[in-house]
Amino acid sequence: MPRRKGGAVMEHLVERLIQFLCQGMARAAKGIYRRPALAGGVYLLALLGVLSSPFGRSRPAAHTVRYEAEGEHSAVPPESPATSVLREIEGAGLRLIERSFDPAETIYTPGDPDDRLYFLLSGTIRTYKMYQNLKEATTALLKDEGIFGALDLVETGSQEEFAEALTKTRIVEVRKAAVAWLVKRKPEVSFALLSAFSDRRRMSDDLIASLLPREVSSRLANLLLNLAERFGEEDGTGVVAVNIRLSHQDLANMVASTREAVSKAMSEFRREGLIGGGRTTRTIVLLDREALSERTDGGVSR
Amino acid sequence: MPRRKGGAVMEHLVERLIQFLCQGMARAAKGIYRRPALAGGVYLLALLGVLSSPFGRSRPAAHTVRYEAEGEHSAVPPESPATSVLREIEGAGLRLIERSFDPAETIYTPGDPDDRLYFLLSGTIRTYKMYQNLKEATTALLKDEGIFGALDLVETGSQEEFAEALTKTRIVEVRKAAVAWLVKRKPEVSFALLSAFSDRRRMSDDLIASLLPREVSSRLANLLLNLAERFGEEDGTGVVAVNIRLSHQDLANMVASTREAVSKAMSEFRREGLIGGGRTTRTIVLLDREALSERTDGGVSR
DNA sequence: CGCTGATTTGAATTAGATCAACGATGGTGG
DNA sequence: CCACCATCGTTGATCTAATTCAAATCAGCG
Repeated sequence: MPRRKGGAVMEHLVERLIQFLCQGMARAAKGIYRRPALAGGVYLLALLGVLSSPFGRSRPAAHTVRYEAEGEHSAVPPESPATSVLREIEGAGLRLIERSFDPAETIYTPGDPDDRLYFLLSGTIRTYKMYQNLKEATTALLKDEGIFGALDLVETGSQEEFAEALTKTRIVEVRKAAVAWLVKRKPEVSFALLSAFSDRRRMSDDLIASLLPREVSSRLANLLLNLAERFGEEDGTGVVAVNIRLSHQDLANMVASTREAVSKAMSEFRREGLIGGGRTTRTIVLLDREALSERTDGGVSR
Repeated sequence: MPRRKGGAVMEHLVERLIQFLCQGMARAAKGIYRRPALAGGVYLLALLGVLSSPFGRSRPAAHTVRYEAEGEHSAVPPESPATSVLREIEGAGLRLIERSFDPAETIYTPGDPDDRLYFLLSGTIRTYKMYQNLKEATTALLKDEGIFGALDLVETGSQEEFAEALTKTRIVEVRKAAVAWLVKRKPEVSFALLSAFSDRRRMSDDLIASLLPREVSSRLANLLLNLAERFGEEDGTGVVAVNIRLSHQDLANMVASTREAVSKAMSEFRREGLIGGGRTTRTIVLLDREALSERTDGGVSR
């Protein structure tokens, strides 16, 4: 009821901004932000990012299945629903916009129009929300493929989260109206689309599940297992390496906690031999997934 | 590498804000932002202002809109996407199974086949998951209408949550295969279906947002506002009554906390005059939604 | 009217967020 | 190529708030 689009929102935002700016300046003047100078900023940002993580327990999900046990390279990588949708769209000759982003570039922010769907072609992106004023919570992490944006064919208003590129990224934007038109002409497309949406919903569910446990270590264990499942590469001996560069801050954002808490939990895991990779290593290495999943505290029964 | 978000995001945001800010303020912000030391603080503040507003709070969502401003009862209640889907399905003469449940009866549990979609006709149901020590977390609450079950047209395995009737309930089950067949024949159906799925995904997103704040009172305030919006009945003076019987335990399940904590927070709210309804009353009455939404800590509610 | 379950309240315990402080790292600009 | 500076990883002390544990009151129901 209060939050209308356009003018009203902006007005409200500006109001808040000014309010905060004043507070901020006052505090800065007092030297509160002085010492850690940027630390304060960083902290806030970090907090902001806390939200989402791709968590969730492993679930094969047919189409998302990793093609692990394959004799040869000959095997065709299974196509994700999002990819099928995109292929159909391209096949139909719809007008689509391809764009590239550099690391840390913002793809869209709350308030941007939600009149299109975004498809990830390559690179890694994350979507996140802000909460409690300045903490951020990552709501999704996608790599090389997948669909994002307001997942709906009707425009309900505007984006409600941020989308940011984590690496060099290529994406394709397609207008929802065009997709709707295509769906009308080719019903098959809707299957892929429904599946793509379902995939994302499943991820949301996993995220929810991962946010439930009270202990940070549980949530973190959950997250690590999920990451391993979605982005990991097994070496055959049960050891999985996650080849995404994630700082503790990033992990904290995904687990809705703080950098320090993550550090603590991580070193604990390392002490227990559950994970490897020295502090210097960028990639996270899971040594003992079995034990790790016990640390999830049962996580979510399914 | 990826982690330069701070700067980029902030910059972008600040830029956006500045567009709307009055000249003077804009200049001031820019000036400050130049100074490294303060930049962090200002950035953060800016973000806070920007972010906290766009989300959360009420979201119109076209089809979900409450028909408040209507001259007469004559107005036709807007049809929810789920209802449209069901109507289409009935119209097509698909075989569907209607079932009734008594309060507390279980509709399905994890492990049950997920080969069908469930439509709620009347009554109230909730879906929930279990986590840690057999605690349960309510993931959805539906009343009189809506779709539930594994929201996908392909069977991915089995149900992963519980669904239980809270009141006398009537539901309809439809096989996914049948729906898929229908979609192929009538593309229009897929629109309603996509919308129905989107609606549920939106709810999941809201749930995620509501789980982020650390404080129980924030989450609870969030929840209450959400319930008021979805199930409440306004009396014209700003007072909203939620006509669903929910024990503190139920509320606790929805905010991922404990009965006691909920009790504490509720009596606190009552003391502050934010909510009414003596302890005896079954229905929750929100007296001051304004104040309540301040207690959400900017959390993202809806 | 006496159960049983739900609601409150309070005390003790615990875990995470905060606040601080460094050393290490990495990227950038001079 | 080197130096600087912001960020990252880590650890410890302190503070706050929630979970736990325990107990008393209240409400609904047969």
